Amino acid sequence: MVKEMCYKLNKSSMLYKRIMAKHLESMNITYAQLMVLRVIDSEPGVTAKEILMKMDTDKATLSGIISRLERDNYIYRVKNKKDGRVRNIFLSQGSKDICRRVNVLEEECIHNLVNGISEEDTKHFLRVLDMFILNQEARINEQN
Amino acid sequence: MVKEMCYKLNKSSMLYKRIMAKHLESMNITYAQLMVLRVIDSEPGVTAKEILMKMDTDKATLSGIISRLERDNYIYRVKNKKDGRVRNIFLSQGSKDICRRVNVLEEECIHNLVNGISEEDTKHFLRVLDMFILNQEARINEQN
DNA sequence: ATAATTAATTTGGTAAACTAACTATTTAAG
DNA sequence: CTTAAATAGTTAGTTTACCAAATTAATTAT
Repeated sequence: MVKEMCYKLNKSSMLYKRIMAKHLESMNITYAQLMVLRVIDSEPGVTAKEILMKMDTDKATLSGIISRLERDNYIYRVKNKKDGRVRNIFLSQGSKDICRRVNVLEEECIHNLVNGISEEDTKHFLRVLDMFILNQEARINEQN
Repeated sequence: MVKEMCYKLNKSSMLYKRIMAKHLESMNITYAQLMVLRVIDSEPGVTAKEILMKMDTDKATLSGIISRLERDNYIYRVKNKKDGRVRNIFLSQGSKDICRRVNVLEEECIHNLVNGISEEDTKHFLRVLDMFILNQEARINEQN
């Protein structure tokens, strides 16, 4: 039964990415790019390192996402004067607006996804999921 | 709160793939490859089309996975005599054993992941997750 | 002042997810 | 029978995930 749970977690995650990808299509950004844009939006001037700590991914992946965002003019980077290794990242004109539009869009999309699921159920679900994630993280840490 | 749920579903899914990847490392196969091997193990001679229907992915992705499995001699394909477009897929010697070993491995791995989560909780969790997935699938179907 | 370390980030390589276009067969219709 | 439509599967191109190694800049030790 737990195996089934893992399988379905994967499935649901994949479906969510597909749904969001469809929505984001019109704005010409991907789900991963959106996640990064959101972090920059909430903290203008963040560094890649800081974004990395907030997102569960690896630095090579993030580096690629950031450079594509820069290539397509969604963000720009400024070399840090104090530490030449660091680059501070900012949203370009228009990107803030994209974030806001996507937020609205995601809210209403999500609204449909919890049809038939009570607030109580959601809370319980989140509690279990949190515990599961903690166990997963413990497992990963002991593996390294 | 629902947004948080989606975010955590993604996170958990990613962590699970990472954990399994670590385990599978020694057998030189990936998680996606394992999923396909399992289907072939349970139904020797299946076609790519049939595997596709059992797995939530697309044919291009599956085609790649299958050809890498064939390249590395985990499987072999036989052209179907009745229908020249179709190729029947079989496990090579040794692949059955890999499937069996991985099953044991996954069982014990999973065992650790449900620490502190009761059977009752798991059941409830699965009920909610099933409902969520149904809503997601409905959404995807109406999008197309 | 030069060498070794550490930190931030990029690059290269492989696998996978996805879209769109394409090949080869088979089936259906005129 | 022959052309059109459908089916099974592959190929090309883009993005992402991940690992390992390289690069660049700053810091510390000698």
